[in-house]
Amino acid sequence: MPQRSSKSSKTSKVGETKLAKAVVKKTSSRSGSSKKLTKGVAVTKKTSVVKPTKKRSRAEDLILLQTLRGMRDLLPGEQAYWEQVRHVVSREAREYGFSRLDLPVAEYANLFVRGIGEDTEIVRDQLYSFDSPSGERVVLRPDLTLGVARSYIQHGMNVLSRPVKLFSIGPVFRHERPKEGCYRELWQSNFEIIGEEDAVLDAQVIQLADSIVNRLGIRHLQFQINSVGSYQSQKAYRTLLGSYLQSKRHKLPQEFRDLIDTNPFAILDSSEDKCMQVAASAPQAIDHLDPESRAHFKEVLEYLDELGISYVINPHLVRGLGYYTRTVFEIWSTQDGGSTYAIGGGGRYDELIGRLGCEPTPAIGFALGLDRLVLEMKRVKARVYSEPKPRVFLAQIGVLAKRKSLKMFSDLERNGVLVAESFGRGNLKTQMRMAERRGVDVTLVLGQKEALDGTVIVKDMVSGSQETVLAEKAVNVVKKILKNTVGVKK
RNA sequence: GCGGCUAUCGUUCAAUGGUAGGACAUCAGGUUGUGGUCCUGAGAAUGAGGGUUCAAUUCCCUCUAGUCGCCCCA
Repeated sequence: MPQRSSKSSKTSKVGETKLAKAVVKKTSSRSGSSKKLTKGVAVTKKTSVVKPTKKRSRAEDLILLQTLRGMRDLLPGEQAYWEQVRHVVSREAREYGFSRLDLPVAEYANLFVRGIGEDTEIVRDQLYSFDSPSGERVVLRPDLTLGVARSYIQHGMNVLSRPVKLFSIGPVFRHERPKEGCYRELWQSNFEIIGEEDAVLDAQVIQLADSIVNRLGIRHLQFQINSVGSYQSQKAYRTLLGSYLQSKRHKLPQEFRDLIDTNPFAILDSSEDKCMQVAASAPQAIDHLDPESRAHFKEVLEYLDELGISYVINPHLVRGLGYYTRTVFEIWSTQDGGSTYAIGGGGRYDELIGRLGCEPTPAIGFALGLDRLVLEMKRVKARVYSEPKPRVFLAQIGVLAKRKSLKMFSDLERNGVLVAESFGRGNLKTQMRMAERRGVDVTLVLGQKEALDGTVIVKDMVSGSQETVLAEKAVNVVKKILKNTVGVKK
């Protein structure tokens, strides 16, 4: 351990991936002699801190300059898409009357275990959980809805006028097998309407989802919708389904037989041939709804028809999160050429807040997967918001000039003029080259002579002409040139 | 979690059982303080560990990562 930390501090100034390789190589080349020692250290560390799951290779011990599996950096080159998504999502949320709520990424484990349900795949296999130093069982949230519900209860939002509309953006964590569009840290934007059970809100929420994806330029989508009924009727249906599946047990593939007890809905949802055959004649949730849910669902569909939003009713649609009652829906990409996945989903959870220990409060919400929205935008080559580019370059020569450049830079910036620079370089030719490459309209040259005179050279890059002006007038001169070139350049 | 395919400079594309090469990008130059193109030069890679071999980047195994399918979802 001390070895490693001294190494990383020594090299931390160099940066980037070369470093990672250098460290790895260096260590491995000398590891022959210190093999036993290193191993010993690793073993004690393993047993005391980390769960002794799989044996880790020595190479694995050395991987520290790499993101965790399924997690990734959102690099500068990709940010235009993310800006766009965040911008559209936030604006739409505001227009639909949602207030922003930001939540911690970690919560008590029990919130999710009780809220989502112990039987669900998410809780059983996909939770990032750990004990805090003070011994609390903590999880990284796999979902935003439960945090919102918790916050709603904790801060007594039930006294607010109803419905309470809350909107959040942030990462959630699920331990799944990564692939395109499937990450272990994924970003969601989440919308919840709490305190109202009117079917019009179910429709409004779907309308909002539709509006967001449309504004992002994403097409080729399909809304799938279903109703799972009240908690009570779900239990009854589940029993019914369970006994049906038991009777067809021998027709199911081996790996699905265990699911009959744990998650029978997954069998209905499966696209495996034999499962589909069995599912085809299975009792359908929609035929076993309680009368109120049935009426509610009918109403939701009527609203959607009125809105002109097309949808398909998918009787096998059941969501992985156990808190849903009545309406559930998902938005699927139907774009060709790539994996198919849902880019959003949600539903009604009228009984969750009551089950968490508050007065019964109906609610509906949904989440959009931001990573997948970005992916879709790339697929359809959607237009993205691009940052305004600097149209002025500030070049500087000499120590005194460099000192004055910082001041000049901030004068321009404060007057709303975006400026590019390369203060680290002193060579004028190089700086002019950079100015050219950046495509600026004006270059300011501040050299030793100008610094002494309190002037600066203002060069019009389009015409090539330049003039020397007093430093304090530079901002105005620059602005004037920019104004004149604005119509010329495309 | 299960199965298939893949892994070479920052990116991309070559090559090889015996010195790994190009392009783009980066950096430095092309005489004193002025521009895209051009010229010169530099740095930079066989994912990790093990095996077969005189010799492995190349063949084999394991791991890791990526990708595709299943499962599930966002």
